[in-house]
Amino acid sequence: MMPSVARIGTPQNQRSRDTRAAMLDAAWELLERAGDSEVTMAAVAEAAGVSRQAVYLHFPSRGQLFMAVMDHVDEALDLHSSLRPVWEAADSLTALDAFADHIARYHSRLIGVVRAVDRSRHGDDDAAALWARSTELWYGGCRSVTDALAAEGHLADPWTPTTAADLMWALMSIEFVDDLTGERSWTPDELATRLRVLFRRTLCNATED
Amino acid sequence: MMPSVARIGTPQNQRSRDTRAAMLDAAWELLERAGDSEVTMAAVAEAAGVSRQAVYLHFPSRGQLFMAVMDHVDEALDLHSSLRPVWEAADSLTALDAFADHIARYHSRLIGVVRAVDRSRHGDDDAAALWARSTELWYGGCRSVTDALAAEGHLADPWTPTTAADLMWALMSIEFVDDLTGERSWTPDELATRLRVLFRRTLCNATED
DNA sequence: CATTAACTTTACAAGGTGTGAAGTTCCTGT
DNA sequence: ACAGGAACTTCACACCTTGTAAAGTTAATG
Repeated sequence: MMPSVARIGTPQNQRSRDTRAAMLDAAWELLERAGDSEVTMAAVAEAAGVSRQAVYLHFPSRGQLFMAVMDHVDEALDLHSSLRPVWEAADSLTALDAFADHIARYHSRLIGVVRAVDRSRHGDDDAAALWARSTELWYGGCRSVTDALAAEGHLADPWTPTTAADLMWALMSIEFVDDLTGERSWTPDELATRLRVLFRRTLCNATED
Repeated sequence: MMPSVARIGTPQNQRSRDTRAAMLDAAWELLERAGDSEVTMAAVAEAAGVSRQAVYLHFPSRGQLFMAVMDHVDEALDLHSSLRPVWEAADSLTALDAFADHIARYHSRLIGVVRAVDRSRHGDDDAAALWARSTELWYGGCRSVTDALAAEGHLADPWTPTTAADLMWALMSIEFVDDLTGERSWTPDELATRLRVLFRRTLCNATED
C-alpha cells in the first residue's frame, strides 16, 4: 500500500481530474482578476467549489499550485502555436517581428500567473526551479533570434548576441508588459507595433524594409 | 492630552529621532539584501536593536514603514541632484541622455525599497497613494523630456509625447532595471550606455551626434 | 457488495501583522 | 531636586495565513 502522500498530484479516477482542472481554472481566474496576495488557498477552494483541504490533495503547496497553473495556462493558450511564426520565419528580421508579436499578445495574458510564480519563488524551491526553467526558455528564444540577426549581419553596432538577448529578455518580463498594457492602457496590438519599432531601430542596422 | 495614536510618526525628543533613523536604515539594508518577504517587522526591529513593538511606535504599519524608507532613501541618495542634469540640459537630446543615466544609476539602488512598496500597495491605502504619487512624478519626468523632444522636432515617426513617455516610464520600472543589473549582470554604466542607444534610436529622428 | 480513491470536516502548530496595557528608563521643565 | 511624560520593553492577545493530521462521508469500480 502506497502512503497517501505519493498520490498527490496524480489522482486516479475521473471525478478528480475534473476537480483538478476546476481548481486550476479557479486559481487562474482569480490571479488575473485580483492581486496575488488575495489568492489564498481558501479563495481558490471556494471558487472551485471544494474544501480548502481538497486543494492540498492535488497540490502540495501554494507555490506548486501556481506552477501547475502556469503549465495549465501554457497549454490552454497554446504556447507552441504562438511561437511558431518565430521559428518558421524565413529570415531573422521577420523572426524579430514575430517575437515582438508573441511578447505583446501572449505575455499580456500571463500577467497574473507569472507574477504569482515570481512572488512565491522565494521559499518554494520548486517554484524557483520552474522560474529558472522558464527564464532559460525565454532567454533561449531571445538568443536564437539575436544569433540569427548577427549571422545575417543585421545586428547593429554596440550590441552583441548576448547583450541584445539580455535586452529582449528584459522587455518580455511581465512587469514591463503589464506596465504598458495595464497602467498605460496600451492594447496588445499597440504594444506589438511599438515593440517592433523598438527592436528594429535599437538592435538592427538601418534597412527599413 | 492627545491620545497616544496621534504621536505615531512624530516623536518629540532626540533619543527617538536616532531610533527612527536606525529603523529606516535597518529596513533599507534588509530590503536591499533579502527578499521583501523576509523583511518582517521583527527582523527590522532586531536589526535596529529595538523591540518589535518599538517599530509600531514610529510606523503604524509595515506598508507605512516601507513608505518612510522610500522617502529616507530619496533623501539619502539625493534624488534632486541625480535629476539636475536632466532639468539643466541645454537641449532635449542631452536631457534624454541624462535621463538614461539617471535611470541606470539611481534606480538600480532603489530596487529593494521600491519593490517592497509595490508589493504592500495592495491592502495598504497609504502605500497605494505613495505609489500613485511616485508614478506620477516619474511619468512627469518622462513626459517633460518627450515634450521637449517633440518641441525641438526630434521625436521620430510613430511616437507621440504620450506614447514615448509611456515607454520611457516602463523602462524605468524597477523590474526592468533589476532584470538587467541583477539577473543579466549589467553594470549601471553599461545599462546607461545601452539605454541611451535605445532611447536615441527608438524615439529620435536619425541625427547621430 | 466490499473496497478504496476522493472529498469533507474538524483540529492544530507555526509564524506573520497589528492592538493593548502595564512597567521601566531617561529627558525636561519647573 | 523632583514630578511628568515621552520612548521603550515585555507580555499577552486576536486574527489571518500556510501546511499537517486524522476521522468520517460519498461514490466509482471490480
